[in-house]
Amino acid sequence: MTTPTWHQAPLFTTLSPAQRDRLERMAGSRRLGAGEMLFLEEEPCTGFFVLVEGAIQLTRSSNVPGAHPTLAVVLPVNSFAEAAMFGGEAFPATATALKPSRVVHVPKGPFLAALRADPDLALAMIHAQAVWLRRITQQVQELSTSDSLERLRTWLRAHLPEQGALTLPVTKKALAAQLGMTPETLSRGLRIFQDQGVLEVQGMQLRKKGSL
Amino acid sequence: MTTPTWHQAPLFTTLSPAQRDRLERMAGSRRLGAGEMLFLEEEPCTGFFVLVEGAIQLTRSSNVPGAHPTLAVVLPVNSFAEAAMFGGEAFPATATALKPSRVVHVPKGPFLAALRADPDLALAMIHAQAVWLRRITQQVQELSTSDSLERLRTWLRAHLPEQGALTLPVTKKALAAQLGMTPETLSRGLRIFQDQGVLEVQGMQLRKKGSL
DNA sequence: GGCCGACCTTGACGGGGGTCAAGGAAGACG
DNA sequence: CGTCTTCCTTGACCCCCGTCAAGGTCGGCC
Repeated sequence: MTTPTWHQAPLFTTLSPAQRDRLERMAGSRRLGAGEMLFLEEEPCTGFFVLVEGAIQLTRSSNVPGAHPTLAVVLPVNSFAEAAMFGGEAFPATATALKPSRVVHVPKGPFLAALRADPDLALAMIHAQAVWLRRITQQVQELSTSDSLERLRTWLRAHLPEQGALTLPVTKKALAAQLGMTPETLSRGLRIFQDQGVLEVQGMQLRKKGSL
Repeated sequence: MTTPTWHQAPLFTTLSPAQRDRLERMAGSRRLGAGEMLFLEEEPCTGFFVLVEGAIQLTRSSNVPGAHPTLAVVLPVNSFAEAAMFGGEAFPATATALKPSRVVHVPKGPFLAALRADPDLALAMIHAQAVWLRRITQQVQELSTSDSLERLRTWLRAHLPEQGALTLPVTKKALAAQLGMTPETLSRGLRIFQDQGVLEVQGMQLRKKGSL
């Protein structure tokens, strides 16, 4: 297994080696233990991050005590909180490590300067934001039209390989949160698909057995 | 009442007169009747738009027949579909005029060229996307945690003036869609607030009468 | 090994809100 | 003026899914 480098993040794929070196010099690295928080909602935004290893959950607090809607689960190698640097001074969400993780931190100031100087970087940035916008937009659609079983079906279709098994990158609890449902409802949904004979579940291993 | 110009859109506020002239020359204008569609989901993206007058509803179709989750209602003077130009080739949503409207169309090709040439415009673009991202993110939060009455309360708090009445810019049907509920549920919610004596409703006129 | 804590599963229950249906109310237009 | 359409309101019904509770399983750790 090769160790991935943060350059492979979609945000940077269009950059030249020289541009990457420039970013490399301004970036720092950090390790997180499981459950550790990288940043909190409302905290001043110091820059953005690239996840190299592990898994990060982005959540928002709410007026309902105990409720933490999950915006997304970030997997390697992806950047996150890029948009936070422009929407305002503070992070709009809380980032929690779901497992031991390693992130690269790109500080705000130097990066903004690089953006001004480099149209290609700015375009890459715009593109990355558009991808996020699509993801979140998709989530709004699914939350407001599909029921929980339909959302689960959509997720499975998108993630299950045609043959072979998928090992869940996160716990079912976290997956449930990502899909906007409780662990109980996820469990019931998986059982329904198993009873229909289209899915096989063994712990964290999911295997497709039929059309959908 | 003065006629607004499309330059007043948040996307353009940071631009110099020269930059605005450049955009002016590439843009075209168009009028829409009530119910008319500006563009359809999956249609190739020809550029983005600025709403000068009227109201535009952005919806997504879904696998559930008849269900059209509303992403947002755009009011003057705002731009929309900017992000569509980068996320892919096609529009990610359908735009429908809720009333007679006037829009300015900025074609994709020339605008992308302008972006490359002008770092300030690129930064303004990034900022505009970040604003959208925040709005949609907020919507995910509210859809997944608050119940319908709470979402209505939040909306009222954000839009009702401290004194005087608010005239709804769109029908209650459209407002309900925007809040992720049915017209029936919206109606019941408004009745509850009236019975509590904190709100006065006369047709499209809403008036605050107490602390929320 | 044995204990303890997460995570997962399954059952029972209740409520929020979507759906269906039946009128008002308010223009649009002949 | 009547008619039609669209929007809004209110009532009745019921289903999805969140909540609570009770195990079951699988670790980590002494």
